[in-house]
Amino acid sequence: MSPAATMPADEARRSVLRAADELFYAEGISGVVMSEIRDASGVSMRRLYAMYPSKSELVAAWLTDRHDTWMAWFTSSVDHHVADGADPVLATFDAIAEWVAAPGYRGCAFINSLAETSEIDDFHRTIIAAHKRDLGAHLARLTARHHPNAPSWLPAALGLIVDGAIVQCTIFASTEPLDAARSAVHELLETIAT
Amino acid sequence: MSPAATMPADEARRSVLRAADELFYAEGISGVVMSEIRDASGVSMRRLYAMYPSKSELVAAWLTDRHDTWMAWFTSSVDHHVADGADPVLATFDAIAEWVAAPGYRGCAFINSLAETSEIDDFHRTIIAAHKRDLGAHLARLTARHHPNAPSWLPAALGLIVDGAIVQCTIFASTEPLDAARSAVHELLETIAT
DNA sequence: TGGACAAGAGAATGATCATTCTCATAGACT
DNA sequence: AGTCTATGAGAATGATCATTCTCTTGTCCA
Repeated sequence: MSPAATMPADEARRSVLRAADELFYAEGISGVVMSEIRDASGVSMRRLYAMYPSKSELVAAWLTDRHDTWMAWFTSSVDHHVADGADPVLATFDAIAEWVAAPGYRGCAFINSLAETSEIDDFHRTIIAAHKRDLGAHLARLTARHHPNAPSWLPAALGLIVDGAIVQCTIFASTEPLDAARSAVHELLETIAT
Repeated sequence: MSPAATMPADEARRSVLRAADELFYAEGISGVVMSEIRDASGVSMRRLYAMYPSKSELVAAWLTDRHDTWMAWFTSSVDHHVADGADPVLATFDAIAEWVAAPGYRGCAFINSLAETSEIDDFHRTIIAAHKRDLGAHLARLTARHHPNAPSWLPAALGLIVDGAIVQCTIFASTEPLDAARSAVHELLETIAT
């Protein structure tokens, strides 16, 4: 019993994914070497490679896992702000603001990974596009439900304003761009209501 | 006379910068090895390192050069569209549309480089932020001149909408996001005029 | 208890790279 | 022509890294 000498399979997998997320997000894919994943997760090289036969596949698993985790966090954060009385579409920016202000913020993992051309292939690019598509679909749902008169381009505009704000907050190491984003979207929403 | 055995200094520098731009933009910083720069530029290792004492300094020189080149292209492209009768602010999107549609488009070199955490340092980050600041200043000038009643957040919003569109066009390998961006900005501009 | 298999530790292998060094040549100036 | 300096070519050096391999050891079941 007690501390098993060897970690159970599901715990090992979780530990690797957690280490991958911390490291890949903070340092970029090419900034992380496999032995760091081993050290941070406590899972030996041997087991690591038994689980994910290559760094590339670990990266794919990480992106997939991060998509799930991030979307879950995002939707729940938006819900909280809505419960506090925010407009559901504007609440998007409240959620993003929390994220940007959190320590260790370094932009969108998917946008960042896409830039590491030499580390990714088309499979990764598919996961990345799917992430943005899902986020866009969520925004479209919010828009359709709460602003049914919105023009058809609004969800797409919203998605790109969110990405633009995420990117600019990273570049300027500031949450200010979010204020401009929120103002613009607020204005857009007002216009529709009219 | 005739083909000088050794390339003149200014030509060598231009050749290196041109090679750096093609390669770094297409493959990312970490995807390019110094010997590729040598082969593409025709400048020997020895001279290359005499000019730029490290890859990091070459990257800095590349970013600086690209800023100049890109801004010059961008402002002139906007001017052309304005001459054709476009609203100067909306012309921004016509210019970006040309860029996105051009072969080899791979997003914003500055946003991409920022994601390569392990390849850049604070000096590079400064150049990157300065690029976006300059672009933002240009947009602010356009806005002030042609839409003097615009709210103070408009230039910042414009900047982030441009970045968002650039990023999404990259992710989705499509120019469609630009249409949504243009529609949103058009709407914003209309509202102001009212 | 004995044997077999799964997993740990961590070294070995083979690439890949930034950077430097050596040897040999081309001019430039005397 | 002789010498000095700047290059060119391209190999050598030293790191770094993904991936694999070896030698053990812990565990489980009969």
